[in-house]
Amino acid sequence: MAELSDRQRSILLLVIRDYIESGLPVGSAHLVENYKLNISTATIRNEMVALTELGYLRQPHTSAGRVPTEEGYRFLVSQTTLQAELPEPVQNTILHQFHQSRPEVDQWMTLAASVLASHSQAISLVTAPFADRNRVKHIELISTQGRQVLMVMVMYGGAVNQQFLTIAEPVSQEKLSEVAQKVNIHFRGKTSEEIHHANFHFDALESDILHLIMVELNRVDDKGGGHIYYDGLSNMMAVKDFSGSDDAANALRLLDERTSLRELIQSTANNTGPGDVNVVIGGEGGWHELKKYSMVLARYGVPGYISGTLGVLGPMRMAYSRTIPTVRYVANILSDIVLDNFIEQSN
Amino acid sequence: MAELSDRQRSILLLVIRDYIESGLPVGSAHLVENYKLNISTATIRNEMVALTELGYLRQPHTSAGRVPTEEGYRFLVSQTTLQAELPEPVQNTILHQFHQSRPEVDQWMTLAASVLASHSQAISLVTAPFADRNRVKHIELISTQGRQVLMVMVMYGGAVNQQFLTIAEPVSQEKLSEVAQKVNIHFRGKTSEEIHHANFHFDALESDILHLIMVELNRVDDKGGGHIYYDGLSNMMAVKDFSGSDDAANALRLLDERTSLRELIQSTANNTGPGDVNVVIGGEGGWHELKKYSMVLARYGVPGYISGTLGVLGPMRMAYSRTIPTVRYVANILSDIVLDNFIEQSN
DNA sequence: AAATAGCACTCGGGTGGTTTGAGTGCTAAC
DNA sequence: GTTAGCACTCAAACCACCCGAGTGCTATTT
Repeated sequence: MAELSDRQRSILLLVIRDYIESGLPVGSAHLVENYKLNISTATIRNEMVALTELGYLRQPHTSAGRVPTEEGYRFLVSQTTLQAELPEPVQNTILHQFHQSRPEVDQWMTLAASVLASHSQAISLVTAPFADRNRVKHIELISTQGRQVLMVMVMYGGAVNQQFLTIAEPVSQEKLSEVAQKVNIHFRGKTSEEIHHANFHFDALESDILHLIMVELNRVDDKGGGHIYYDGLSNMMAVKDFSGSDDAANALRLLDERTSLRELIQSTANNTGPGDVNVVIGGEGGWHELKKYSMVLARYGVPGYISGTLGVLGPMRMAYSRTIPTVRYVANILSDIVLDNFIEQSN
Repeated sequence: MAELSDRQRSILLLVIRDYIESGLPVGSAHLVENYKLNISTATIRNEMVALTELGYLRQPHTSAGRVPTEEGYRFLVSQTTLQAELPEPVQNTILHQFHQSRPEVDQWMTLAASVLASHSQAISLVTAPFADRNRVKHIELISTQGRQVLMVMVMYGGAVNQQFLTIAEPVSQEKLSEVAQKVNIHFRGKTSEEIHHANFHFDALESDILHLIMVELNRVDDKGGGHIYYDGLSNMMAVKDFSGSDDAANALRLLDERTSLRELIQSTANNTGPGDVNVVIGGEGGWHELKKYSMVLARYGVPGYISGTLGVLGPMRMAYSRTIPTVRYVANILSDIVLDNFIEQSN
């Protein structure tokens, strides 16, 4: 790919920024008068021809202004916005909101989604933190009523799973505590794998419960990620060229099918280093439904222990310069939260 | 309101049903040929004039067919669909899906939302079951790490709350169990009110924890309802006259603001007897955003103990005859589930 | 009296042609 | 290399027209 002259570079950036703001194709005249350039429209036109040939710009039709291509957006992102920081006042506002929220996963996720949505004017997505490798720390069995037993599993890494088990015969709380005690001694710090290979002697009731625990454990292992929180759906409709027709419908359809959404988030987030923000422009990699969308994704938490993904799904013509720093900043906040709340302190 | 002749009644119903299917204004000629009526178009026109004057029908413009008014839809619902049953095969399919799902609140809610959405072609809403009066059944304190303590509160009615508490000093699991033991003895079966008025002697650590428990209890009391699950967002876009412009945006905005959505659901559900289905047509009662929408709502669970709300939000021109039975049926299933899983058996 | 045939009338929506103007690419002059 | 000038393009807006579905009314039939 050929190099860009300084002038080409700045014209390109101007065009893209202007288009992101206005949503209208940008013409040469519009540029000079709006940004007080001291070069003529003709010169700009010449450069635009070059930029078009290089694949950064595109004309919707012959007698219209220029519009960025996917390549153009990528250039913008790579050049300017990836490392930008959120302005301090904004940081403080956001931080303040988190400090005020109740210390609860559900609250944090909801708030994160809401902050992302409002700052990016797009759809935000936040997955609940998820333990990457599951080791049982503590199991508690609580009799609720009849044959229903509540099992609470605390994992290393701080995740908590609660699950009702239905057992064959009603059992007293004392007996349950006894079983829990025994199970805890044997399984503390083990993964489901290791538990599976172990062979202890249990009586009928115990192995009954044990079986249920195993099923539950396995389930935890493959439910690759918690709830997905989202917010800002209505932002989608505010975008001119989206409000109608199938593009908005595509996005909503994606949200309806949690599984493929999860897959999408997961696969892109996996390519993202910790602290990095990954920008996927125009559904790269076969996500046909997202042709006209971009995603800004980041991971938070402690990779290998407990982590989650968050990000924003919006029109390709998105305010990257605001969105990217916001995503990064919120990711950092959530990372801190995970660190403070779920990770074993070094005693 | 004047009475309708038999013929007027059946013409009205035909018009409304036809409009619901086609979305197009219904003309007199269209009716006769489509439904093989042996009366002439002129007669129908005469009756239509009457129905229009009575407020059941409306003309989008002079030379167009008729379209139902809100009043018309209400008539349809009141006349035919309220007591209808879902066809058996459909019932079985749905039931089967529930039987196959994992016995987990999250799964049930998700499935219910999905079933409702797909059968009604609209947006479905399901709130997690919620205990109407909260009495502590069992409290468990589990040390996770450092100053973080996991509290698990099992309520009468089966709801479970887990919450991390941060305490002043690290404490051993034994000590925690001791405290939990003591707390359990005193508070079993009590509401937060009753606990508040009690006065026992506690040491520093205990009252520290106690305070946190109280805060948590109060929070549970006023968080009027659990998570709201929804599904079928993309259905909204499939409706012709909605896909564009502000109507769809309004609905999405409502979904973004969980609080007002919750309020809306709550207030309408409160007017609904158990086993009943409440149909709100055209945002009655000041819900301006819902002018063009209808909601079909029902409650499930055991009123006074543990219950939730579920329903469908869709265009006023909605397939009520399919939606209403579906909502009722799913509500019944969820009621059974609540009964089976959360309600104290009569031993 | 109720139902119907007949008919004039209305008006939204589709069709096709014209105009407008923003924006271009090119060429020639600076 | 830059710019002024200019012919050219083409989507969108505008307009006039027509078409036909559907109406309400009236006169006629049952």
